[in-house]
Amino acid sequence: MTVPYRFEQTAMAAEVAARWGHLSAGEESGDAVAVAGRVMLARPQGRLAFAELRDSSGAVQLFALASATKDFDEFARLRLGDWVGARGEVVRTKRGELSVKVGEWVLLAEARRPFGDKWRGVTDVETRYRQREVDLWANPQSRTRLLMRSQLVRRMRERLWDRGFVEVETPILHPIPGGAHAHPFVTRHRALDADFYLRIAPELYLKRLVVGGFERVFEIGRLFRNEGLSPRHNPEFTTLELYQAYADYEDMMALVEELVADLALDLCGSTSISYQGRPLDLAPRWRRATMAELVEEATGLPLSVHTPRDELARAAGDLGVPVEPGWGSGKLLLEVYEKTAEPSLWEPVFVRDYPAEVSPLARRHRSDPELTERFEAVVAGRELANAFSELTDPDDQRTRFEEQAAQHEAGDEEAMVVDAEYLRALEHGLPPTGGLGIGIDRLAMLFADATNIREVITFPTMRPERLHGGDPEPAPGADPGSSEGD
RNA sequence: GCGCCUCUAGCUCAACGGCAGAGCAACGGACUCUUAAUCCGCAGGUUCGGGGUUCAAAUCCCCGGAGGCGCACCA
Repeated sequence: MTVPYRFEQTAMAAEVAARWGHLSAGEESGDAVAVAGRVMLARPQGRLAFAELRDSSGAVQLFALASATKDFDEFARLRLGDWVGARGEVVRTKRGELSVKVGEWVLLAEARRPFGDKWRGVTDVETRYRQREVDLWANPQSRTRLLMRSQLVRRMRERLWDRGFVEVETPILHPIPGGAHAHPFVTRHRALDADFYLRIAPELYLKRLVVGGFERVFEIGRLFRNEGLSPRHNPEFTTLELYQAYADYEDMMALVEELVADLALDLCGSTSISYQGRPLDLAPRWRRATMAELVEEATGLPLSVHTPRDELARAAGDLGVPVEPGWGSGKLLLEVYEKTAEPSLWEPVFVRDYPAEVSPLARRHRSDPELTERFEAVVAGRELANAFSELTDPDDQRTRFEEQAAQHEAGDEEAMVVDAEYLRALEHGLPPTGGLGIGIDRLAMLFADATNIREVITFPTMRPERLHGGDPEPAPGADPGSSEGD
């Protein structure tokens, strides 16, 4: 069966419903349309046949009569999943279903593989993730989530453009992995005979653009971290990073709460949303609290980066937080915070003033050099954003890099190394700058009420499928003698 | 990496030591207004793979595979 190279569609299913919805049962409009889509239900009935045709806008019924429909017998044999284009008059059937009364029609694609249970669909999670094309048809929620994510990114872009930010693209192949504390993927460039790392953060390149005179830049793109998979972690994930010259982390807090609240309005219709059955109010102004304050709230202990290291280590041990010998007070405080305070946070909080020890790219706090002007936005107990007043001083940056490099030498493979290229850029002058990163996947999970990151990633990372000889298993019912290819 | 759970027809699931089943899909047929159409008929299986226990294994045990959840990792 040959299929045409194109089909002239004149109306979407939703348009048919909107324009001819007024027809009463048994009424014929006299208007002809051409619709196209996938057969989701088929009800052949002797000299009559009905089919539900679904396109990206919705569904419309096809109504065929042996006396009026070309190739009626073939039409009555259409299978679930077949793609069809049909031309005919818009009518409402006697039983009240708005329909296209099919005159001519054409098969646009045959579904050789069965489409799953027509009522219960496909629920096997592996099939849903590995064969998303099947999931998207079988489960409307999957389609909705993907659309929601698309809208999220679109509205985010629009709101940033409105604020004067310029969207840029920076390299994904990095000669030195930097900008985050993470294991990179390594790859090899043959002609250059050099290793490259898939980026773990775009941060350093973006700040170089600020040095270059782009006072407000952002990038929405994929990051790659060579880590374990979990319901909240995918090896490749999407972030927004933005930099704003002349701004500090207080400005970034205002930006985050306004942006997230606006997006909630756009996507959920309200800043009061519900996540996993619990109400969550995203309206500004969000609570601001220092890490030390939250630790004291959670533990009752007045701990800070100035607590003597031994005392902090003992307190951590008492709280059941594992301690490693190389950790200073800053790392210890962070660990205690993450284990005791963070999980119990629900309403949005800006957790501010992170220890300098664990924030090598953030500027020291204006009132305490052991701290930085850094915050994380925690919503529903999860990190949603990370931001700081950027470290602009090349000398301090070199010092921080060297501290990181020492940790790297000491065995922390995720610690940074000295990035001379970046230091050279800073020496050309980076003005005071506020920087911000937001995990798009996490944000999408929040708005989609999803607990698994794979629900908001179209094709999540999976262990490679082993399909023999590179071919999938044969389609059930396919004639083994006539399969294409070899 | 560790722990728990899961894997049965194309899909969704039952059978839980005693003949592998149902609904839907498919296939053949009936039906001129269906709505998960209905009715009749037919077919569909390496019960994830391998090994073991047993008169008898989808079921119990061991090894392996795939997946889920949790933990660890993830500033």
